[in-house]
Amino acid sequence: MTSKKAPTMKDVAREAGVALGTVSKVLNGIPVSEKNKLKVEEAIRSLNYEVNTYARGLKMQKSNLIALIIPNTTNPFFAAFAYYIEAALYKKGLRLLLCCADGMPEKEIDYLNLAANNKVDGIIALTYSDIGSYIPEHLPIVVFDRFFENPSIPRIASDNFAGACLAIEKLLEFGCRHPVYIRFHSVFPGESDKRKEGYLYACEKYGIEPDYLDLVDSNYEPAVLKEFLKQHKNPDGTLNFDGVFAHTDYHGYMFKNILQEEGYRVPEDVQIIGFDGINLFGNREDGPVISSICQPIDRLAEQCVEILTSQKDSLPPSLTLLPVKYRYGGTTRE
Amino acid sequence: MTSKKAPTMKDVAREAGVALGTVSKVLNGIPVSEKNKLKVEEAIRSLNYEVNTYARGLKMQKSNLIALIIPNTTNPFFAAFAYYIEAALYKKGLRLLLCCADGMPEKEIDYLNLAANNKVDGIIALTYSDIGSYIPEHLPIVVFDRFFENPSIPRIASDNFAGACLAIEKLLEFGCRHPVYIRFHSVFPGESDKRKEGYLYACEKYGIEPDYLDLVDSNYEPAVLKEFLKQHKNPDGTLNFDGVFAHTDYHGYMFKNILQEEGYRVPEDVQIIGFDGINLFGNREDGPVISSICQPIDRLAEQCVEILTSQKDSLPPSLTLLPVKYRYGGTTRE
DNA sequence: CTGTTAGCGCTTTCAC
DNA sequence: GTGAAAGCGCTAACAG
Repeated sequence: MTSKKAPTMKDVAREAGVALGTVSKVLNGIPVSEKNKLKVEEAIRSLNYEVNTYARGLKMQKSNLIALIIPNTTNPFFAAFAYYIEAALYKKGLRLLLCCADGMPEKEIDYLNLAANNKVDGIIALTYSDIGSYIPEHLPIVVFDRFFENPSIPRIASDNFAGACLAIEKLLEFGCRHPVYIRFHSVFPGESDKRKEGYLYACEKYGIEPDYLDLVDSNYEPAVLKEFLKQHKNPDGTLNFDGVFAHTDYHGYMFKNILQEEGYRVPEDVQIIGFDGINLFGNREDGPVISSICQPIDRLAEQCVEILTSQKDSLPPSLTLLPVKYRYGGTTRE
Repeated sequence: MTSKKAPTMKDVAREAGVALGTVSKVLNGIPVSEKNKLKVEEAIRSLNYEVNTYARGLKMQKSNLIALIIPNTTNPFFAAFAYYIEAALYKKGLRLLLCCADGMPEKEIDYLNLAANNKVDGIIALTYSDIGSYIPEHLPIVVFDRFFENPSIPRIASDNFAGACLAIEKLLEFGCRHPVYIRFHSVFPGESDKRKEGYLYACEKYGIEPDYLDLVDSNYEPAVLKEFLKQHKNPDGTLNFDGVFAHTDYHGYMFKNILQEEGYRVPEDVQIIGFDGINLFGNREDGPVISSICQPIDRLAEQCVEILTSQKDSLPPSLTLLPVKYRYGGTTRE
């Protein structure tokens, strides 16, 4: 499992003719006479020595490992989040332990325990199960979106409220009169609930009669959307709405397909704005899936890492909201 | 950075009123009197004790960590691969260290060094840079697709040759007469090169004149595809091909959009079969992006883990090819 | 500055 | 069976 006889610091010390501590000092950048430093460096090279991470970890009680708990990497949003988290951690010399917990709270708890026992130095969680009470105290952690009982857990999210308002404003600007809102969500409260609040607020502000679909944990989403469509048809076959603000790009895209199947044109008959900013094939160059309110995933990730690593020094903000942007993606008139 | 005072084995021993070694034996399933075993288990529970990975790693020279090196997680194929790798590792009690190396050989080498430093127990690599010579010897490793100089490195891939033949056979079966092949690829040799070989073989077998686009590392893929299209137009505006076997779903989808922009109908005028089996939003329920030869990503991942973990006991096969399947995805007549 | 030394938490002899 | 004790390779505190 490991090369048979990796050289140790002792070997290096012997080879260089100095003491163990001297080698350690060279390795850790602690001042040492130039002569010895050269000897040690030479010995390190000739023996092809590398520090043993376990020994160092045991001594230092730190692993430079951060656990990221997300449902999966197949969903493009989570995938992008993981990607940027890895990049941000790497920049700080930290490594990423990936945990995909897709509806398996046991697995999340497992990883939480890992953290509690000095195997990882911190946790970044984007999770939709009820693990609040398992979060170890006094452990660096930062949570994306989700709201747990313990209010001292720092949270990061996009400015969902402002994003929802922006979506409605854009729809109105592009000529919509009756934007509806559609949403399928989990039972767990999070910052993204503010998208609905933002929609309602914007409706009131602009004198629109709110009309929305808001279901929890539905398994028949396309069927539900078709039913919604049916109930919003006028006798002449036209629709009594002309804009859709979808809680996610995923559902916006799904609705777009259903609308088109039923013969409605997007964006001519119905304009759609989603939320997230998903790209085709996860590739910015290939453009967005639909018009959308884009979350700044790269900055969210960097901010997570920033807040996580700053926890040793100072108390982090309990909530950080990052601004979102509208981006055209073919489902709006523009 | 770490909880102040995680309980140690010593604490457990004291709590249970037994010796240190006894606790260790219980933990490692070494026979111990039933009475002591119960006492120890009780103490472990009450203290919420967990073994310290670093101490164990130092002693055992293993970490239960496997590094996965992939370009990124944003590409749906890599994302799915990472997802299934994590699942397969987790089943075996192994953890996943994620490295996204997107065109950064230094980063890959960095992770390779980690491995040499006993920080991870093995490596799974899906990489497109030239790191062959940095791969530490005597370290468990398995490589997806790529072919390195060192032939003893076990490789895993889909049966690309058979998949290519299958693609052509399907196109012919669905009425194509002139299937072309399009491909953009990196300079690094890998098993997926067999897709081209399979195409050529099938052409010969079925008496088709081969016609393909095969470019290395192009940055203007859509432009190149448009040019290809232009050169394959008959004077009357029809195309002199009626089927496309695309090296990846990504390029198949790109070509589909270009064809449609130019007024050709898919699949009526041109049928397209890609390779990979990418799903919309990474979600099997939402169906495929285009008709495709699907790689069995879940099984590939499991096989990687299997081969990696079996390396201690026996020499693994140097190449493992898994079978692929055709799946309808809207771009073929069926 | 340098060398010596005491552990970090665990596994594993080794006597009992 | 059990407990005591010797390290695994490293860092940091200490005396020189």
